[in-house]
Amino acid sequence: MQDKNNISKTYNPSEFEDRIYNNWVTKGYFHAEVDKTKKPFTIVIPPPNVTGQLHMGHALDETLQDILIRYKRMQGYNALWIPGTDHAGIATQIKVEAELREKEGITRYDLGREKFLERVWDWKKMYGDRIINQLKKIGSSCDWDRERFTMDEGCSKAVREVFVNLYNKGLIYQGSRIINWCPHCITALSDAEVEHQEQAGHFWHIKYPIKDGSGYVIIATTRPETLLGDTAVAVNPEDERYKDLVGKTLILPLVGREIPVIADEYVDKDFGTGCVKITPAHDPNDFEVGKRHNLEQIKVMNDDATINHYGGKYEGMDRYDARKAIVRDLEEQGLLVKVEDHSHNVGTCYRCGTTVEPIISKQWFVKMKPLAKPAIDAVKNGDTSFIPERFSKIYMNWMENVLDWCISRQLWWGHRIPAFYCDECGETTVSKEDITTCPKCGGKVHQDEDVLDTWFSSALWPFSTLGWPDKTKELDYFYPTSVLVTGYDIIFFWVSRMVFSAMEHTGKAPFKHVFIHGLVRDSQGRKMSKSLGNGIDPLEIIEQYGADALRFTLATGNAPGNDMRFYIERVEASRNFANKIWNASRFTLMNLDITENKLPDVSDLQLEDKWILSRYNDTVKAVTENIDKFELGVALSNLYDFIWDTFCDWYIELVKPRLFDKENATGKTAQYVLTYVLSNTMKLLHPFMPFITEEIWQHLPHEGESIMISRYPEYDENLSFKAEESAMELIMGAITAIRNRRAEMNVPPSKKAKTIIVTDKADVFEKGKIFFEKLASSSEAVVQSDKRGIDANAVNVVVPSAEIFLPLDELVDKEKELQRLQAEKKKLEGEIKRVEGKLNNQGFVSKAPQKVIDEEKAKGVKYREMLDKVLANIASMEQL
RNA sequence: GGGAGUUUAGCUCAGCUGGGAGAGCGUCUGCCUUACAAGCAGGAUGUCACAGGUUCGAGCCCUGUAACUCCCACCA
Repeated sequence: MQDKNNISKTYNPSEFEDRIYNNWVTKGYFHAEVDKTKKPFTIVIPPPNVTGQLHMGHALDETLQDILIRYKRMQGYNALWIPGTDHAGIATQIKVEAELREKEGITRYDLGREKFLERVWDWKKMYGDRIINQLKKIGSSCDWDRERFTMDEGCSKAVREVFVNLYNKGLIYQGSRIINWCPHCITALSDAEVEHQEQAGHFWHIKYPIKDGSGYVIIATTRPETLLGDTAVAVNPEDERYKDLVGKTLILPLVGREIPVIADEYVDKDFGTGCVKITPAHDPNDFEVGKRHNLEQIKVMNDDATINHYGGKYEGMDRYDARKAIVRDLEEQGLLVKVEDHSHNVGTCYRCGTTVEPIISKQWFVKMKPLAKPAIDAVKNGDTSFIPERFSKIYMNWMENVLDWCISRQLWWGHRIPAFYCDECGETTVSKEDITTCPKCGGKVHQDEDVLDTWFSSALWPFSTLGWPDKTKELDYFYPTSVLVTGYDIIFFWVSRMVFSAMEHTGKAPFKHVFIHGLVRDSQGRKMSKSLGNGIDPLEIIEQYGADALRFTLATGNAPGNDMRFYIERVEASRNFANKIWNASRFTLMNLDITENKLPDVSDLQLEDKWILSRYNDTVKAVTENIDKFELGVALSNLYDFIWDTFCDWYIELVKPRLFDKENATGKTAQYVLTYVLSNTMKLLHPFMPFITEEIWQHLPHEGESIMISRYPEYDENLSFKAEESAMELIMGAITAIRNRRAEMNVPPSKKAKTIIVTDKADVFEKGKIFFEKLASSSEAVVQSDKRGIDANAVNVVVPSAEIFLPLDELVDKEKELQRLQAEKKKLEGEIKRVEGKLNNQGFVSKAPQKVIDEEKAKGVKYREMLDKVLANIASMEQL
């Protein structure tokens, strides 16, 4: 947009988006200046995607966050991003491992810890760079610092501090428990990392012989291979059928081990056969039963879910091969009673989809009950609120029923657990600093090989990034943070853990608001995923339609927390909106010979100027109120309507005569008003569509360097012109009615007609005469107070406060006209009946608010007045 | 089994504390009107899932029903 007379006719974002972004960066506008006189606004943002590919969900996160940040920055807040986390360490490691295995035929164990971590680190750097470059494309004003993606010194310090503190308080403990084990990732998973899927399986009914030869017990199982680890069979103590069985000994098929029959409340008499095989090392319930009855725990699988030496002849087989072999062998021995189809819930790893194996294992756990209490209170008493509110219920539900959190992972990439075991005396020492000798006996120690769940360190993000545990200026000033923006799919993983961690370690809720958005789905409502191949690349959309169009699409048309479907048609509509803005600006610039941006004297303002300023002012109010309520979509649609309908379709058309007529004394005023309204509207829109607004604002007369560091408009009482607004509405209503009549009669716009306006509000319509000529195809508009000199055959249009006559006699079909008038009459009578029905209702008049009653009365008057005119017209028509 | 959500125009969805049903896309009619055909003007299309209730008044609040979606949950 260098030369204002040579601006391209269509909006072409590729011409300016990169240039503008680079300018923002070089001028340093992203850096929030730490000015303690201003209020801080801190936003915590979700982790960047480990794959290095910006996906649509991430684009949505970025857009919403950037809208809030830009808005607050323009309002003078000291805005700070807290970007990214080191989450996804596991996913990164798994990707690297897969690559090593496939391309180089080696494993992490072949490489050794040091070399392997270097490989992961290279990978993270590469993807870190890529994702940052991609984020620039959507205009994200986050001051990205790649190092913050990583497990930097500060973060490590915070993690150790937290671990040791929790350990010393007894809130972290080590223990053997049944955990979810992913045989593909070869690591433990927390409960939240397991996804449950309904799977079709089988129910195998198997005979376990009684040792004394008195018969069999029939049990049913969905996992026959766990039979190898059985150490008992349980029945319900109340079950009459099996009363005599309790205490007897069974022979475990295929294995030959002698196992007891025990009685335990856990068994449901009415499910299956009423007898349950107990495998304490491979099932959480059985584990509990086993503890109660002091049963041996026999773990029959290796880490990769192959059968171990306890499995005898099945050793080395994969769990599913072993299942087949065992079933076959049971069948051969006549111990398989029957096989039923049975669908059941199976846990799968949320990263790789492998069916998880419940396995007994020694792991580190966080005791959750004491931590959950303050986290529940924080939301209950409103220190942290969810938007929309309903997500607090989901959060509460989880918090109140939370189980202990398994935090150790059998991986190498991550924060290593700061626990040291003495090789001499076996003492476990947890320490903030690395130690080499046992504090108890002075023997050599070795550190725990495992690392922490990445969510453990991510949970500290709001304060660890600000320097905690040190008492830094930043922590003091920016913490607690203002808003966390994230999708509802991450509430359990991250949000809840940040809250309880913050409560425990800082005593404060980490953020004031949690702004939850939905998922972006494809046009058929499916989750976008790589395996379905239905993912839409945001970068391709940006390239084709521009970042502003994508941002508009993502920010509009859906309510907070609801999923949205991504339609390319919606992006096109957004692009069309950008094009509309582009052309309105082009029009403005082409008609500008002023060089400053100021509001003209009120006395110079014409009716339409006051009207647009008043409407603009209302828009400022609506937009700011809605953003403050996190109703970004509503705010944006306020702007859309104002820009397209009000500013472009009406105001620009209304002022054209003044702009084109160089003799017109109010032409300059129109230029000032156009400039003022347009540039301020660009400011209102800037958080949503940063590029196009910057480009336009730079070309309009302005003060300051960049729209992004200009002040956001505020509601101004002096710009409220309610009387002019109503006057313009009368005129506009009349214009619309005339257009409507002409369209009905198929009168081409080229056929002009004299327009006679009969009204008792002559002052209003007198001001609007020129608008009728320009916008309603009048050859000449005449305002008069009675019907003198009007052909009875003229086309008439009845509107509030006026009756309009168009002498288009030759086009009038008397019959049709009468029909139309009758229809009009019927409609008005209907309205009057409705209004009178209300006003005659004693309940309504006595109980409804006065404002509503007055409005109804005013409508009644208006309709009756219009009906009178219609009736008079019918009468005169019939006389012809 | 527990919890949450959804049901409004042909499609995708808004509709914020109850006060005459909206947008975009699509569709139909007429326009190349000197900012924009990625446009302008005008039109059509809804038992607001169903049944009750509260209220002067219900798309909105309450109760129940149905269908769909999602989350959580150790029934072998």
